[in-house]
Amino acid sequence: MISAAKTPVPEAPSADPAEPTARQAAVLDAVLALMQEQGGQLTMTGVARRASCSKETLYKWFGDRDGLLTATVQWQASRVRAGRYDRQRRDASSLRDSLRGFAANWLSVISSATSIALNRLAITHAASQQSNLGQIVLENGRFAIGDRLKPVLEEGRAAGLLQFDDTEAAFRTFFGLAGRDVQIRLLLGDDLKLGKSEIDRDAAAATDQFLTLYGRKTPTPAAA
Amino acid sequence: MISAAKTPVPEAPSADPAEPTARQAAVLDAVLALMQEQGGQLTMTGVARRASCSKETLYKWFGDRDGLLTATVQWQASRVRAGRYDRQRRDASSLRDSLRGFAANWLSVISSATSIALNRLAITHAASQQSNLGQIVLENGRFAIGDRLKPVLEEGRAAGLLQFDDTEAAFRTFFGLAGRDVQIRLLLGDDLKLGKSEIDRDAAAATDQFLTLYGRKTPTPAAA
DNA sequence: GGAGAGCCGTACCGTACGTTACGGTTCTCT
DNA sequence: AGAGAACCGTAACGTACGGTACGGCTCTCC
Repeated sequence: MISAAKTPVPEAPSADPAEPTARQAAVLDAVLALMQEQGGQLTMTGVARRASCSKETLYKWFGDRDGLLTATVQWQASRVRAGRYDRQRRDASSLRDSLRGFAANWLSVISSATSIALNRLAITHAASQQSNLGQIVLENGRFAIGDRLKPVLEEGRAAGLLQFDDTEAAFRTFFGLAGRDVQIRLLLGDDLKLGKSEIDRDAAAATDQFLTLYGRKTPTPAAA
Repeated sequence: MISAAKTPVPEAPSADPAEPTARQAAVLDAVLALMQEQGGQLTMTGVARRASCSKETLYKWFGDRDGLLTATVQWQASRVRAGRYDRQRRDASSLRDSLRGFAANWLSVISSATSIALNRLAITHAASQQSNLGQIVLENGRFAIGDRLKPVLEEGRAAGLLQFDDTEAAFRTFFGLAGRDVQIRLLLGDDLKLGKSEIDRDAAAATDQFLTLYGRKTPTPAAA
């Protein structure tokens, strides 16, 4: 969506729409900030004022309001994609640490003001069945974490630490144990306080529960 | 919100705002229908046309747009509150049945078009920090089911079938195991098919997992 | 240093929609 | 039957906001 390009100008140091220029990134950050502060009433005029740019520029860069919103969601997504768990030792305690890390990270994300604002926006748009913001958010939230966690689960299984048939089902169980009612409550405006200590505690609890359900009692075939 | 009552007329066969007249209920049903069909673009004119009433009447009865929406949410809530699990025998299989029933019921609710539309609406409003639709939906969804399920859990504990310290925590685990990623995916527009057979299967699986985590190995103290 | 492009600030336009007003019709009560 | 209230259908009003146009400033490049 970035760069509608009426004029054939070499204005794009970044060909990829997913990589806005520094100035464009500043605009998108302004959008994110406004979304968190003002909630739903996000107007083009407000964005222009906050970002100290003209509406004309907004429309030239992002096409229309929906383009701006889409770019903002992708911009935030590109940021979150950063953390990546590399292959670790295949033992019980490192698996447990990985799972705890995933759960804690997920809880941090969904309880952040940015995520709440973004999800609310995407849900509002999904209701109007305009644009595909919902899919984008899903892709970079729920499905992205699935894609990152599933290999960990399968490694755990390969190492004899976990036991399951359906990786997807196992992941969804973990997702449920970690998230529980947190996201829906926050989206609906419940002021659930979730500090770092609570997150760590809950992540550990969810991990323990998951391991109880899917952990193999005999990690190594020592029984034979 | 129902009945703004400029004129001192005995127009209310129902004094309680939670109990609209038949005609008012028809209007609220029209709102629900429109919400599901048209998504977010719910206009007062559209409601009036659909309900075959005048906008003037809408404003007289519900005050303003927000009042109409609030009344609609409460109207739907009053409907869902119907099902109620009465005390059952305190044995393992009836407990299991109760839990399965709760999980299946909850999955049915959150995957219904009505619930999705209502939650989207409430989330949109929560974003605008106007009104308290979010709280109302939470009260009649997440918290209502909690209030109904917790006694069951505590009975199960009293009967020696379950083991936990914190009822709230146990409930939240059950909630997470049952719901997993279903609600957020549906709210974001993912077209997750959830038929009766899947619901029953998933409810049973969630119940089994919950019992694995919280069930007591020795239901009756037969070991002594 | 002059031409041109990019951009800021602001005024402007059109539309959608919440809200109000009003004439005409039906129902109720006496 | 007649008065009055409730209500329907529709027109009208005001505003908020998405989108566009334009004047002026600055920076770059020749």
